[in-house]
Amino acid sequence: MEGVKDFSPTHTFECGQCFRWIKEGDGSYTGVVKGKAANIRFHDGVLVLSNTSLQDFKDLWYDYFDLGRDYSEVKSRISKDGIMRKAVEFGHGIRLLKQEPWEMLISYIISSNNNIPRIKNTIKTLCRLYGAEIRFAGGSHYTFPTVESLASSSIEGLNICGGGYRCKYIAKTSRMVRDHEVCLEKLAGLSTGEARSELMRLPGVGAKVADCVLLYSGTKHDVFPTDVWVKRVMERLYFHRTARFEEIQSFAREYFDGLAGFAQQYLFYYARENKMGVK
DNA sequence: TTGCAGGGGTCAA
DNA sequence: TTGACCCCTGCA
Repeated sequence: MEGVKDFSPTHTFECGQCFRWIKEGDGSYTGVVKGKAANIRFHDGVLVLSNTSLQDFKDLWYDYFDLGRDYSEVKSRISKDGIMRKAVEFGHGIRLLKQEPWEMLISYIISSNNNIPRIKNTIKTLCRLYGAEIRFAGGSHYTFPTVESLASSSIEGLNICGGGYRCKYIAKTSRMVRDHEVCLEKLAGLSTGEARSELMRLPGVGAKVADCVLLYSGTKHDVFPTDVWVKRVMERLYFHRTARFEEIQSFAREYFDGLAGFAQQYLFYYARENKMGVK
């Protein structure tokens, strides 16, 4: 696809919204989405996806990369002050991916009180053990495990993936989703508050994980996932004091007016890459 | 090499 | 509101 603006694979894949895109030696990225493996490279407004038909591009990738959205407008609307202008300029190529809610749910349960290398390893192992193999570009890649495959696996089996105490959350959550106790397909039809409460009924899912699932699946863009990094940077740049989570969330919702999720993503990337969240 | 602190939160008391 | 929690990583 030509004439793509406001896009950088590095910004998009390294800004913290996904764990499974792998950077290749030539700067391109390889990943698996909905059972399709592909390699993506971007140069001078031209987006090249290998291993992809025109039909796949229309049915899958166009939506996945949120290519129908005018990010210039989003960015100008959230650039409300000097801080946000800097953050937006720094991460100018970020696009919020529309990933599968199920994959986001399990991935962000794993992310809690955890570090990034370990999160990535755990997800990778989970996919290798419970996903389906895809041969692509001379290597093995794996789909994200289905609800059924995780729900029917034993705790002992899941423990091998290295998720620690989160494995029991994965087991219980998988079974609840399989049994339609919580229906991920219905989240989009609920209000943001209702969708959040619904997700938080699942074990291992608190406010932060619920917000990540809603935002990174493209279901709701008015949430403001508040982790320690976002909390610290908001305290430092906006509050100039310690602030409570609820305080930060309500400020962000009001201040960014429905686009809080986009603002959070530029801020998080800016803060983390510049080590602004270190204590 | 060995040892230790800490990590993109959640849960239970 | 506070502490425990699996255990992998990174760094003395």
